[in-house]
Amino acid sequence: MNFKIYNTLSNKKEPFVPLNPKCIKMYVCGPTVYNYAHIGNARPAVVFDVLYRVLTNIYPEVIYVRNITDVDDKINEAAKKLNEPISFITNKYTDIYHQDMKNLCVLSPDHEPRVTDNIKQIISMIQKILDNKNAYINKDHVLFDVTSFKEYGKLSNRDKDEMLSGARVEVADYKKYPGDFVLWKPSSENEPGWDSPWGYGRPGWHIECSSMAETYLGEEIDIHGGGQDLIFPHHENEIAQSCSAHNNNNYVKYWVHNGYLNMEGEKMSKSLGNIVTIKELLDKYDGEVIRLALLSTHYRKPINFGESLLEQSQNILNKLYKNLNNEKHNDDLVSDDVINPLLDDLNTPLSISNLLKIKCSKTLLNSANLLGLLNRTADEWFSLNNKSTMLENDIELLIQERDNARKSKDFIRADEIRDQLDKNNVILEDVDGKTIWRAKK
RNA sequence: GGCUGAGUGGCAGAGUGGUUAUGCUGCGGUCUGCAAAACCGUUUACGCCGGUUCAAUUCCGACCUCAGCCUCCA
Repeated sequence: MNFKIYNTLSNKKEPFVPLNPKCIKMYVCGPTVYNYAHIGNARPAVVFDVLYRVLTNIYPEVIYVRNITDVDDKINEAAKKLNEPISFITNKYTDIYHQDMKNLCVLSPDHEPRVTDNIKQIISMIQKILDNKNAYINKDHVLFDVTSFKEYGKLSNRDKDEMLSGARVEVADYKKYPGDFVLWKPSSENEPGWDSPWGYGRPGWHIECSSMAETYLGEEIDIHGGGQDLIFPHHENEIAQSCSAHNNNNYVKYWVHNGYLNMEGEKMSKSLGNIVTIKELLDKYDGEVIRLALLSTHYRKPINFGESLLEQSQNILNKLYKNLNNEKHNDDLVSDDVINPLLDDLNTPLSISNLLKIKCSKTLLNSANLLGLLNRTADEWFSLNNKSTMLENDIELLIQERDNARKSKDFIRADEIRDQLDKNNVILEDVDGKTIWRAKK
């Protein structure tokens, strides 16, 4: 198999050569659990789920780690606002996130570590960075010394000095160099905190990923993924931390980043009031529809999310589920036209369009599963969903009445019944002298 | 200002140095009591300007426009 993936480190599409072909190691930055996840958070989850499925298809073993960030100042704020313990907030939104992921047909990662379960390891990593003279202590903070790390900026193509000229944030007075970032910071009594060699406190933002990747995957990993906005500073800082702690410059071989999601052409933001949560969308659309919509644009391109994209995705899924009723051959393979585009830097749009060309239902099912689609039977898909208020029995009775009307050429009455059912989201089809119905999707 | 991308037909979205993407929508047709579904047909595509070439949407160069990042946002 010849798998190619775009590497942010080189800004090029590269052939994927694993560190160890027997076991692929992949880490993806997971959610900070302080609120409902929005549709933008769903994109990396779905994209890297496809990557996981593709890798699993090629290699005998893939270890996929996606963390839960449950230590963060945003969580503290949310807890304060609601007057609830922090663990209440983090548990609640972790559960909701899991539910969302399940609905989007995202497979569970092999490990889903939480920061609060990894404080010991984080502390020992910070200690190593200090021992290696890549960090310093000042005013109860442990700070990473950016000037001590020569390769700083290699992922985001930034020059240490030029970066500062554009800086628009006030520099904290405990920093030696403005680009230095926090590894450990002090906590007040009502903030979450742990005892450490540097006093009671909590980890900074970037260290948890470095630490958990090391704990669950080892010092060197094949793939590290996340949203494009994480390239700087988060991933740049991860590199600095891990390489400093390990005395080894080979932390991650392939950095993979997905593009942004816009809502109807506009950036999602609180000020525009156009943030849409996964949960809200799931009330209106099936999870598979949302999943297909997210995969209908190449993962590195910005995606323009909205009603029309979802409608289009709905139509495509209807078509695919319909094709699931085509004749079955003994062909039990995954279509080359579906897998090959995926092997070429996850070209999901091309892969999906080729899905529509598959004639054999068995091949279609196998191929679609690679994308995490067609997880149900056609009957389940087209069966009445809770959008309709009608009972199956009533529908059957009306159909019978319509058939009688048609036989006696009372087409006015027949059409009335059709309209009535249509208003209740039921579509009638007269096929081979029989009348079948299905829910409007 | 620096860095990274992107500009394709009504819309979404692939791809390619010369021959159909695909889907949705619109229009026309076959079918139907009417529909639906299915099938068939169909409408001006490749930001602008140069260059290379027998040939460029595709390669090269400049330009224009847009987006993201430049310290806690996926």
